[in-house]
Amino acid sequence: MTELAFHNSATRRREIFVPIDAQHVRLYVCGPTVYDLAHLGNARPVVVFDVLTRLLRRRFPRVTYVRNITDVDDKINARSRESGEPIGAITARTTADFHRDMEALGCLPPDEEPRATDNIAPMVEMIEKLIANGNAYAAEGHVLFSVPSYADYGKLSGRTPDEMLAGARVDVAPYKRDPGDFVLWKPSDDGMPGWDSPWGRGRPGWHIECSAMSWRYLGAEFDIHGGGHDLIFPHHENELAQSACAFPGSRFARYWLHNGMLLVDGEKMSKSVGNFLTVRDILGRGAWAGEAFRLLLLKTHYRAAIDYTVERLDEAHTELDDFYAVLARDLPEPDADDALVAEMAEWALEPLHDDLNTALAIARLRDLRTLENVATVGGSDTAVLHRIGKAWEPESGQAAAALRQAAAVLGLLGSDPRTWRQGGQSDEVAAIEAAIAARLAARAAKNWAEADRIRGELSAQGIVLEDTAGATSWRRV
RNA sequence: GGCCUGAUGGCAGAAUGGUGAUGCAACGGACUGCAAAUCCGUGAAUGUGGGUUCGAUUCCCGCUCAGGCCUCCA
Repeated sequence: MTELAFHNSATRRREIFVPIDAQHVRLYVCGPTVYDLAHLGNARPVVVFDVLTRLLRRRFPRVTYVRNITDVDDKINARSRESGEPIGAITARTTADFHRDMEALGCLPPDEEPRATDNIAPMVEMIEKLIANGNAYAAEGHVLFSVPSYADYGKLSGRTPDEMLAGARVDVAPYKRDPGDFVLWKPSDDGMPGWDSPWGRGRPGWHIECSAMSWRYLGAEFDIHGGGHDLIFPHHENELAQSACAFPGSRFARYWLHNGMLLVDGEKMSKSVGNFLTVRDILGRGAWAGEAFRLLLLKTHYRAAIDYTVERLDEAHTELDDFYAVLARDLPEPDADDALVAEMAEWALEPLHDDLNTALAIARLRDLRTLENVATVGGSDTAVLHRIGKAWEPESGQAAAALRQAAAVLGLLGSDPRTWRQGGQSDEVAAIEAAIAARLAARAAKNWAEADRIRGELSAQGIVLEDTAGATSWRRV
């Protein structure tokens, strides 16, 4: 089997993927802070690591995918103060919205989705270990991680503490021993969520939750840690420092994978800048929008930046129409163990093994689409076969089956093709089909004027007809 | 200011030390009663200046431009 390789952010190199336990691959991805609807940029890592997980699942006997929910955070507190809505209501509602949106993007739920507030105990336990190991100290109700106590600090993000200070113009809290020290635990006043701890009533810092939850669900050392590129510093650097120091000798995550940013007008989409579009916003464009956005994301390599435009969303929509046109045909269904189907699907997916090259995999999906069109509609496949260097002779239905199988690993083309093309069930269907039958009769009588009149009438309703030998199908535009 | 990425046809976007995929758009042809769908084909690209090499878009250095991080961030 093709070997798997990923670009490891920690080493900045492509590395062959060798899991710690070949029977059980474990990965952790940073999930959302639930204070507001997910925007398009938030969706990218979810889609990217959904594909990664699907790929891993077909290659390894067991995969555990953990993605947290951050439900204790000062942004949540602030939102509650502004709106008056209780914190628990905000986090519950936003979590449900997140689930709904990600499902609409074709993402499967992770195996574990721990909430920070359910994991305060392991956080406290880790902080105690860090204090005991001499890597953290309590001061004025806070507990801080001592950056100078960890010699490798900065290695992940490729910077030295000195460099970071050079450009930083942040006020340093007086209780910090070193300007780079960061908070593990901070005090909460009565109006804020808080938990009793050895250092008084308080709440966790941001980074410790991921360290604690990955430890609890995956162990001190696991295979893959994913997240947005902007999390490398400080979040992942700090996570790594905490975990490596709490569990001396452990490497924490073996492979760090970071997705590139989603831009709009050439600038990172972000809530603080305010240039964001929510997933909900684009889902409102139509039933097709979730999958189209997913395709848009996967057409670009996960590490590259994507500049979002509505034109690109429409382009992805057009492409999906073409794919579904193939799948909507009544095609012979190959046997489940059809060797050519398996070979074609495997060929299409092969690029995923090279650092998740979804763009190339999708290009191969298009080749399978062409092969199916040739096999069923007619034409010549010599050009495409020559280009891809294959001597396949697919029969009607085989390339479509391979297309469906391969696309499933990308989380694409899973909708019912007829529903995709014709919209949900509607009471117009009978009338449309009656009109089509009338037109077929007119055509049989060579009454072209009448046939064209009927077609024009349907066209005015947004119905496009496609004539094939002996039959006419329709779709909405 | 420091550190890091990146720059490929009109747009999007792969790949590669030796004649640069694919998609969208455009144009032409086949098919069709005409269309649509489909197939075939055409035009069109490696930011810039050096270096290494028989050969560089690919490797190295400078420059320009863009983006990211250094502060909450996916």
